[in-house]
Amino acid sequence: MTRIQGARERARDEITAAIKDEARRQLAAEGAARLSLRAVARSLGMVSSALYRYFPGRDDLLTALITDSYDALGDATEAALEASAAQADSHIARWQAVCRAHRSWALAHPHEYALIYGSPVPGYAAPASTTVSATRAARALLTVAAEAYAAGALRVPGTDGAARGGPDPEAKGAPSAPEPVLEDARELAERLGIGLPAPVVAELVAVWAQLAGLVSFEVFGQFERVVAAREKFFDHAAVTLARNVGLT
Amino acid sequence: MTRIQGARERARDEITAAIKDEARRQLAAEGAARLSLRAVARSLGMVSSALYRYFPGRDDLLTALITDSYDALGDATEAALEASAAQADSHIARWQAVCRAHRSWALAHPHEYALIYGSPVPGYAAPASTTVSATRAARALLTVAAEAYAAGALRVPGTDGAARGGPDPEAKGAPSAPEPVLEDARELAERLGIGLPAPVVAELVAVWAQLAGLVSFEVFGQFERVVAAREKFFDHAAVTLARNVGLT
DNA sequence: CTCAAGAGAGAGCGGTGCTCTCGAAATGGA
DNA sequence: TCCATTTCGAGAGCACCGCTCTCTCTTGAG
Repeated sequence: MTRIQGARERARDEITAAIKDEARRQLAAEGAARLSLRAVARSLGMVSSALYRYFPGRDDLLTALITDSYDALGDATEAALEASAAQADSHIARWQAVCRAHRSWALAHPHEYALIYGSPVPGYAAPASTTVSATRAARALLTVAAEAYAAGALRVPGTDGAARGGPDPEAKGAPSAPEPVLEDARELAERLGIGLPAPVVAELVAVWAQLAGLVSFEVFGQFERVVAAREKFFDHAAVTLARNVGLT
Repeated sequence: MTRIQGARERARDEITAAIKDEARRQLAAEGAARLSLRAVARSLGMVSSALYRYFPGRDDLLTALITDSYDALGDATEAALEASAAQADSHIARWQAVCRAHRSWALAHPHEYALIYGSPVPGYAAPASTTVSATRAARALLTVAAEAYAAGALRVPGTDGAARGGPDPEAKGAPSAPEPVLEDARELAERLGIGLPAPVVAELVAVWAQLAGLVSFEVFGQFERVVAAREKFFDHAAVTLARNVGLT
């Protein structure tokens, strides 16, 4: 239910947005650690104390930026998900499209990406309110896997000769995760409402972290004198991850 | 060539070490962003300006801590490498031992881990002097792969029916990375003196980033309400990564 | 129209990184 | 041994930070 906003309320929303915009600008220019309330206020022609009418403190402003970043990344990946659905490629191609969207957004907004997947700010712990936004980007990958599963284009790990004793390198299906991990996966699948077998969910969680690792390394410059053909490198790795999940 | 140190020089080294120790303590307690030169000086009974005789600035102190952290992580993984060589398990078991060492060190020193694999400090770019220390931890994994390759226990990607046209899910060997990536891999292999085929090196780089992703997610709390059986989860993922490299 | 609530300005607190100057102490060559 | 040079710690000070408090002015609901 959306109340009618008075002029005052509208002004408040606009100023709040202006503060966040300016903060985002400083974030992109200087990084999170150098984000300064006073500088933001100065740029907006306010005095610093006035800013505290809108955000209780620096950390809260940062939290707002984090939530927004999660949502922006979620928007990007969901858009890629829908676009890839339209042009109806293979499931692996869809997976790749979502991965690419993730990477592209991160490269375009490195400091915001650092905000959500970099080292957490000092003593700061992300409030529970961010978790909903946080799962959106991951869910796009889950969706690809779920649709592939529904279409029979997903090989569940643990199927196909992984059960018989020792490690068998010739087995077609990848070995499944051990039971305690599967238990976590079941719990997670239920909580998120995912219609996917536990071994797949377990693999998806791991792959999710690995994808973030690939993107983080690139965004944070760890590939500086290591990989030059970054796009092709990433695409290849993304397909490998898709195979690990069981996509065909 | 180690010169004989006068009393003065020795004192300087001791004080430098004391500063770094205290800084590390504050780092562990508060995180990098809250690391304060003045607080370090205060704890050491100095005045803040005296500290500038030892480090040109806060960033330089941070750089010293980063280098030390790289070395500590390198020590941990190399120790695991040697220990696993002694008890002579399978190559995958060695791989897993090195991965475990990496994870254990990271969990034991989360803030130092954040220093090296988290978001880079504001405008700060790691000086070239850190790169030697930086590669040490990665090299332990390279060594495992190289020894497995020498022992014939490594299947090179691109071998075994990946060359024929379209993607073949039944193929035993994983598909190789595309040519530009292989070119990067060759260059890297030569620069680091690695006796490993380019497709394997390419896979190792990707897997290296993915391993960091797994560890980072755990250290930074991203698995908080997602994975409970973290150790088993990690072990399973590490083995999957080993398989991606081609280890058998 | 009244009056409480909201919003901005300003001063001020303790903290930060960093610079500069000054005096004391250690060092090493004459 | 003596003395010039270097090294070091201390202190004051600058500009900035997050944050609080108070005071004034404006707004809008009753």
